[in-house]
Amino acid sequence: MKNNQSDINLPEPTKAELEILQVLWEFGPSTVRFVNDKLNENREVNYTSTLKQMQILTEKGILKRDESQMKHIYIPVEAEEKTKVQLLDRFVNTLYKGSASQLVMQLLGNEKTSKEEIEEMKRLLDSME
Amino acid sequence: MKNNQSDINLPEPTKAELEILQVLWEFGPSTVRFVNDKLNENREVNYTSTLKQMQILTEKGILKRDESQMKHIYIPVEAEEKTKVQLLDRFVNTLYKGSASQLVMQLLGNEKTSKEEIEEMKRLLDSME
DNA sequence: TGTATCGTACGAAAAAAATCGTACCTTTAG
DNA sequence: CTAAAGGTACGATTTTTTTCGTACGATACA
Repeated sequence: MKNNQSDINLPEPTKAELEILQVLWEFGPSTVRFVNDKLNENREVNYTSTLKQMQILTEKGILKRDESQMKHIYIPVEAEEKTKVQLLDRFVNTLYKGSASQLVMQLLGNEKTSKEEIEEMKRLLDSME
Repeated sequence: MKNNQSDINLPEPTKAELEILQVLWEFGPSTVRFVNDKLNENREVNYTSTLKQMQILTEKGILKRDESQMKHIYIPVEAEEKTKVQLLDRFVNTLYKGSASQLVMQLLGNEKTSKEEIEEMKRLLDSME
Protein backbone atom coordinates (compact mmCIF):
# COMPACT_ATOMS: atom_id res chain seq x y z
CA MET A 1 0.00 0.00 0.00
CA LYS A 2 2.54 2.45 -1.20
CA ASN A 3 0.25 4.93 -2.84
CA ASN A 4 -0.25 7.36 -0.08
CA GLN A 5 1.87 9.44 -2.36
CA SER A 6 -0.39 9.31 -5.34
CA ASP A 7 -3.20 10.53 -3.14
CA ILE A 8 -1.22 13.57 -2.26
CA ASN A 9 -0.53 14.34 -5.88
CA LEU A 10 -4.02 14.06 -7.29
CA PRO A 11 -5.19 16.73 -9.78
CA GLU A 12 -5.83 18.98 -6.89
CA PRO A 13 -7.55 22.27 -6.98
CA THR A 14 -5.22 24.80 -5.47
CA LYS A 15 -6.33 27.22 -2.81
CA ALA A 16 -7.22 29.98 -5.23
CA GLU A 17 -8.96 27.50 -7.44
CA LEU A 18 -11.00 26.16 -4.58
CA GLU A 19 -12.20 29.62 -3.71
CA ILE A 20 -13.57 29.97 -7.19
CA LEU A 21 -15.18 26.56 -7.19
CA GLN A 22 -16.93 27.41 -3.98
CA VAL A 23 -18.54 30.43 -5.53
CA LEU A 24 -19.67 28.42 -8.51
CA TRP A 25 -21.02 25.71 -6.27
CA GLU A 26 -22.94 28.14 -4.17
CA PHE A 27 -24.35 30.33 -6.89
CA GLY A 28 -24.29 28.12 -9.94
CA PRO A 29 -22.76 28.87 -13.33
CA SER A 30 -21.44 32.41 -13.35
CA THR A 31 -19.47 35.00 -15.19
CA VAL A 32 -15.99 36.05 -14.20
CA ARG A 33 -17.39 39.38 -13.10
CA PHE A 34 -19.76 37.74 -10.70
CA VAL A 35 -17.17 35.42 -9.23
CA ASN A 36 -14.70 38.23 -8.89
CA ASP A 37 -17.22 40.38 -7.07
CA LYS A 38 -17.91 37.56 -4.65
CA LEU A 39 -14.23 37.07 -4.00
CA ASN A 40 -13.84 40.75 -3.38
CA GLU A 41 -16.32 40.57 -0.56
CA ASN A 42 -13.57 38.80 1.32
CA ARG A 43 -10.35 40.12 -0.09
CA GLU A 44 -9.04 42.31 -2.84
CA VAL A 45 -8.46 40.58 -6.14
CA ASN A 46 -8.00 42.07 -9.53
CA TYR A 47 -10.58 41.14 -12.13
CA THR A 48 -7.96 39.80 -14.50
CA SER A 49 -6.50 37.62 -11.79
CA THR A 50 -9.79 35.89 -11.34
CA LEU A 51 -10.24 35.66 -15.08
CA LYS A 52 -6.85 34.07 -15.51
CA GLN A 53 -7.51 31.65 -12.71
CA MET A 54 -10.76 30.60 -14.27
CA GLN A 55 -9.08 30.17 -17.61
CA ILE A 56 -6.49 27.93 -16.03
CA LEU A 57 -9.23 25.94 -14.35
CA THR A 58 -10.78 25.55 -17.75
CA GLU A 59 -7.52 24.41 -19.33
CA LYS A 60 -7.24 21.83 -16.60
CA GLY A 61 -10.68 20.60 -17.41
CA ILE A 62 -12.10 21.47 -14.04
CA LEU A 63 -14.39 24.09 -15.48
CA LYS A 64 -15.99 24.35 -18.86
CA ARG A 65 -17.52 27.44 -20.33
CA ASP A 66 -20.30 28.62 -22.47
CA GLU A 67 -18.82 31.07 -24.93
CA SER A 68 -21.96 31.72 -26.88
CA GLN A 69 -22.25 35.15 -25.32
CA MET A 70 -19.52 37.66 -24.91
CA LYS A 71 -19.83 37.22 -21.20
CA HIS A 72 -18.65 33.67 -20.89
CA ILE A 73 -20.38 31.53 -18.38
CA TYR A 74 -18.27 29.13 -16.38
CA ILE A 75 -19.53 25.81 -15.11
CA PRO A 76 -17.83 23.16 -13.01
CA VAL A 77 -17.37 19.98 -15.00
CA GLU A 78 -17.76 17.65 -12.07
CA ALA A 79 -20.57 17.88 -9.61
CA GLU A 80 -19.79 19.57 -6.34
CA GLU A 81 -20.32 16.31 -4.51
CA LYS A 82 -17.91 14.39 -6.61
CA THR A 83 -15.12 16.85 -6.14
CA LYS A 84 -15.75 17.11 -2.45
CA VAL A 85 -15.77 13.37 -2.05
CA GLN A 86 -12.40 13.28 -3.70
CA LEU A 87 -11.01 15.96 -1.45
CA LEU A 88 -12.48 14.37 1.62
CA ASP A 89 -11.07 11.05 0.62
CA ARG A 90 -7.63 12.50 0.26
CA PHE A 91 -7.99 14.27 3.55
CA VAL A 92 -8.97 11.12 5.40
CA ASN A 93 -6.15 9.20 3.84
CA THR A 94 -3.57 11.80 4.56
CA LEU A 95 -4.48 12.66 8.09
CA TYR A 96 -6.23 9.59 9.38
CA LYS A 97 -4.69 6.80 7.39
CA GLY A 98 -8.04 6.25 5.81
CA SER A 99 -9.97 5.73 8.99
CA ALA A 100 -13.19 7.70 8.77
CA SER A 101 -14.16 6.80 12.29
CA GLN A 102 -11.00 8.35 13.61
CA LEU A 103 -11.94 11.52 11.88
CA VAL A 104 -15.38 11.40 13.42
CA MET A 105 -13.85 10.81 16.79
CA GLN A 106 -11.91 13.98 16.39
CA LEU A 107 -15.01 15.85 15.37
CA LEU A 108 -16.70 14.67 18.52
CA GLY A 109 -13.81 15.76 20.66
CA ASN A 110 -13.90 19.21 19.18
CA GLU A 111 -15.82 21.68 21.28
CA LYS A 112 -16.78 23.54 18.14
CA THR A 113 -18.97 20.65 17.12
CA SER A 114 -22.38 21.48 18.47
CA LYS A 115 -24.83 19.19 20.17
CA GLU A 116 -27.17 19.66 17.26
CA GLU A 117 -24.54 18.51 14.82
CA ILE A 118 -23.92 15.44 16.90
CA GLU A 119 -27.61 14.65 17.06
CA GLU A 120 -27.76 15.01 13.33
CA MET A 121 -24.89 12.60 12.89
CA LYS A 122 -26.63 10.09 15.07
CA ARG A 123 -29.74 10.35 13.00
CA LEU A 124 -27.74 9.86 9.84
CA LEU A 125 -26.01 6.81 11.15
CA ASP A 126 -29.16 5.26 12.48
CA SER A 127 -30.91 5.71 9.18
CA MET A 128 -28.23 3.61 7.58
CA GLU A 129 -28.34 -0.01 6.64
CA MET B 1 -19.35 35.87 9.30
CA LYS B 2 -16.89 37.21 6.85
CA ASN B 3 -13.85 35.25 7.91
CA ASN B 4 -14.07 32.32 5.65
CA GLN B 5 -10.97 33.85 4.23
CA SER B 6 -8.97 33.93 7.42
CA ASP B 7 -9.64 30.23 7.78
CA ILE B 8 -8.02 29.58 4.49
CA ASN B 9 -4.97 31.57 5.41
CA LEU B 10 -4.15 30.05 8.75
CA PRO B 11 -0.49 29.23 9.53
CA GLU B 12 -0.85 26.17 7.47
CA PRO B 13 1.65 23.43 7.06
CA THR B 14 2.33 23.10 3.36
CA LYS B 15 2.21 19.78 1.60
CA ALA B 16 5.89 19.04 2.00
CA GLU B 17 5.72 20.12 5.60
CA LEU B 18 2.80 17.86 6.29
CA GLU B 19 4.65 14.90 4.91
CA ILE B 20 7.40 15.49 7.41
CA LEU B 21 5.03 15.99 10.29
CA GLN B 22 3.40 12.71 9.49
CA VAL B 23 6.66 10.87 9.79
CA LEU B 24 7.37 12.52 13.12
CA TRP B 25 3.89 11.72 14.34
CA GLU B 26 4.19 8.12 13.36
CA PHE B 27 7.70 7.43 14.57
CA GLY B 28 8.28 10.07 17.18
CA PRO B 29 11.17 12.52 17.44
CA SER B 30 13.65 11.77 14.70
CA THR B 31 16.74 12.90 12.88
CA VAL B 32 16.68 14.40 9.45
CA ARG B 33 18.30 11.26 8.13
CA PHE B 34 15.51 9.12 9.43
CA VAL B 35 12.77 11.34 8.10
CA ASN B 36 14.46 11.59 4.77
CA ASP B 37 14.75 7.84 4.50
CA LYS B 38 11.07 7.48 5.23
CA LEU B 39 10.16 10.03 2.61
CA ASN B 40 12.32 8.23 0.12
CA GLU B 41 10.26 5.12 0.53
CA ASN B 42 7.63 7.00 -1.40
CA ARG B 43 9.47 9.39 -3.63
CA GLU B 44 12.93 10.67 -4.29
CA VAL B 45 14.03 13.59 -2.18
CA ASN B 46 17.47 14.87 -1.58
CA TYR B 47 18.69 14.83 1.98
CA THR B 48 19.35 18.54 2.02
CA SER B 49 15.87 19.26 0.81
CA THR B 50 14.41 17.50 3.77
CA LEU B 51 16.90 19.17 6.05
CA LYS B 52 16.01 22.57 4.73
CA GLN B 53 12.34 21.84 5.07
CA MET B 54 12.77 20.79 8.65
CA GLN B 55 14.78 23.88 9.37
CA ILE B 56 12.01 25.99 7.97
CA LEU B 57 9.49 24.14 10.08
CA THR B 58 11.66 24.90 13.05
CA GLU B 59 11.89 28.59 12.19
CA LYS B 60 8.15 28.68 11.96
CA GLY B 61 7.92 27.19 15.41
CA ILE B 62 6.17 24.07 14.23
CA LEU B 63 9.11 21.89 15.17
CA LYS B 64 11.70 22.31 17.84
CA ARG B 65 14.96 20.47 18.03
CA ASP B 66 17.39 19.00 20.41
CA GLU B 67 20.81 20.15 19.32
CA SER B 68 22.73 18.58 22.13
CA GLN B 69 24.05 15.96 19.77
CA MET B 70 25.46 16.52 16.35
CA LYS B 71 22.54 14.60 14.95
CA HIS B 72 19.79 17.00 15.85
CA ILE B 73 16.54 15.49 16.92
CA TYR B 74 13.38 17.15 15.71
CA ILE B 75 10.17 17.18 17.68
CA PRO B 76 6.76 18.63 16.82
CA VAL B 77 5.90 21.47 19.14
CA GLU B 78 2.20 20.86 19.14
CA ALA B 79 0.66 17.50 19.73
CA GLU B 80 -0.48 15.62 16.70
CA GLU B 81 -4.08 15.90 17.81
CA LYS B 82 -4.00 19.62 18.16
CA THR B 83 -2.62 20.17 14.72
CA LYS B 84 -5.04 17.75 13.17
CA VAL B 85 -7.97 19.34 14.90
CA GLN B 86 -6.91 22.62 13.42
CA LEU B 87 -6.64 21.18 9.95
CA LEU B 88 -9.91 19.35 10.27
CA ASP B 89 -11.60 22.47 11.47
CA ARG B 90 -10.39 24.38 8.50
CA PHE B 91 -11.43 21.61 6.21
CA VAL B 92 -14.96 21.48 7.57
CA ASN B 93 -15.30 25.22 7.36
CA THR B 94 -13.99 25.43 3.87
CA LEU B 95 -15.85 22.57 2.29
CA TYR B 96 -18.91 22.14 4.45
CA LYS B 97 -19.52 25.61 5.77
CA GLY B 98 -18.72 24.29 9.19
CA SER B 99 -21.30 21.55 9.23
CA ALA B 100 -19.68 18.41 10.59
CA SER B 101 -22.78 16.36 9.96
CA GLN B 102 -22.66 17.19 6.29
CA LEU B 103 -19.17 15.87 6.21
CA VAL B 104 -20.27 12.70 7.90
CA MET B 105 -23.09 12.36 5.46
CA GLN B 106 -20.57 12.41 2.68
CA LEU B 107 -18.46 9.81 4.40
CA LEU B 108 -21.48 7.58 4.62
CA GLY B 109 -22.24 8.03 0.98
CA ASN B 110 -18.73 7.04 0.02
CA GLU B 111 -18.43 3.43 -0.94
CA LYS B 112 -14.89 3.45 0.35
CA THR B 113 -16.19 3.79 3.86
CA SER B 114 -16.48 0.26 5.17
CA LYS B 115 -19.28 -1.25 7.19
CA GLU B 116 -16.86 -1.64 10.05
CA GLU B 117 -16.01 2.00 10.01
CA ILE B 118 -19.65 2.88 10.08
CA GLU B 119 -20.28 0.56 13.00
CA GLU B 120 -17.41 2.17 14.79
CA MET B 121 -18.85 5.59 14.22
CA LYS B 122 -22.17 4.46 15.61
CA ARG B 123 -20.45 3.17 18.70
CA LEU B 124 -18.63 6.44 19.12
CA LEU B 125 -21.74 8.48 18.83
CA ASP B 126 -23.73 6.30 21.16
CA SER B 127 -21.07 6.50 23.80
CA MET B 128 -21.48 10.26 23.81
CA GLU B 129 -23.27 12.41 26.29
C1' DT C 1 -19.52 57.94 -35.35
C1' DG C 2 -16.61 58.21 -31.59
C1' DT C 3 -15.67 57.40 -26.99
C1' DA C 4 -16.47 55.24 -22.59
C1' DT C 5 -17.39 50.81 -20.77
C1' DC C 6 -16.99 46.10 -20.25
C1' DG C 7 -15.45 41.91 -21.97
C1' DT C 8 -11.42 38.23 -23.22
C1' DA C 9 -6.47 36.81 -24.21
C1' DC C 10 -2.19 36.17 -22.67
C1' DG C 11 2.69 37.02 -21.46
C1' DA C 12 5.15 38.28 -17.69
C1' DA C 13 6.05 39.62 -13.03
C1' DA C 14 5.62 38.52 -8.19
C1' DA C 15 5.10 35.45 -4.49
C1' DA C 16 5.19 31.09 -2.43
C1' DA C 17 6.85 26.56 -2.02
C1' DA C 18 10.16 23.05 -2.88
C1' DT C 19 14.63 21.44 -4.19
C1' DC C 20 19.37 21.36 -4.38
C1' DG C 21 24.60 22.50 -4.47
C1' DT C 22 28.32 23.70 -1.96
C1' DA C 23 30.89 25.02 2.07
C1' DC C 24 32.34 23.56 6.06
C1' DC C 25 32.39 21.12 10.72
C1' DT C 26 32.61 16.44 13.49
C1' DT C 27 33.32 11.85 14.14
C1' DT C 28 35.51 7.66 13.20
C1' DA C 29 38.44 4.03 11.34
C1' DG C 30 42.84 3.00 9.82
C1' DC D 1 47.27 12.29 11.51
C1' DT D 2 44.36 11.83 7.81
C1' DA D 3 40.78 10.51 4.76
C1' DA D 4 36.09 9.03 4.38
C1' DA D 5 31.56 9.35 6.02
C1' DG D 6 28.06 11.83 7.67
C1' DG D 7 26.29 15.88 9.84
C1' DT D 8 24.48 21.17 9.58
C1' DA D 9 24.04 25.83 7.37
C1' DC D 10 22.33 28.43 3.97
C1' DG D 11 22.14 30.93 -0.44
C1' DA D 12 20.43 30.17 -4.83
C1' DT D 13 17.78 27.87 -8.22
C1' DT D 14 13.71 25.69 -9.89
C1' DT D 15 9.01 24.88 -9.90
C1' DT D 16 4.41 26.04 -8.86
C1' DT D 17 0.91 29.16 -7.87
C1' DT D 18 -0.96 33.67 -7.90
C1' DT D 19 -1.44 38.17 -9.46
C1' DC D 20 -1.43 41.69 -12.72
C1' DG D 21 -0.58 44.91 -16.92
C1' DT D 22 -1.48 45.64 -21.46
C1' DA D 23 -3.53 44.81 -25.90
C1' DC D 24 -7.43 44.61 -28.14
C1' DG D 25 -12.47 43.28 -29.56
C1' DA D 26 -17.74 44.11 -28.43
C1' DT D 27 -21.31 46.95 -26.97
C1' DA D 28 -23.80 50.94 -25.71
C1' DC D 29 -25.23 55.23 -26.26
C1' DA D 30 -24.75 60.43 -26.59
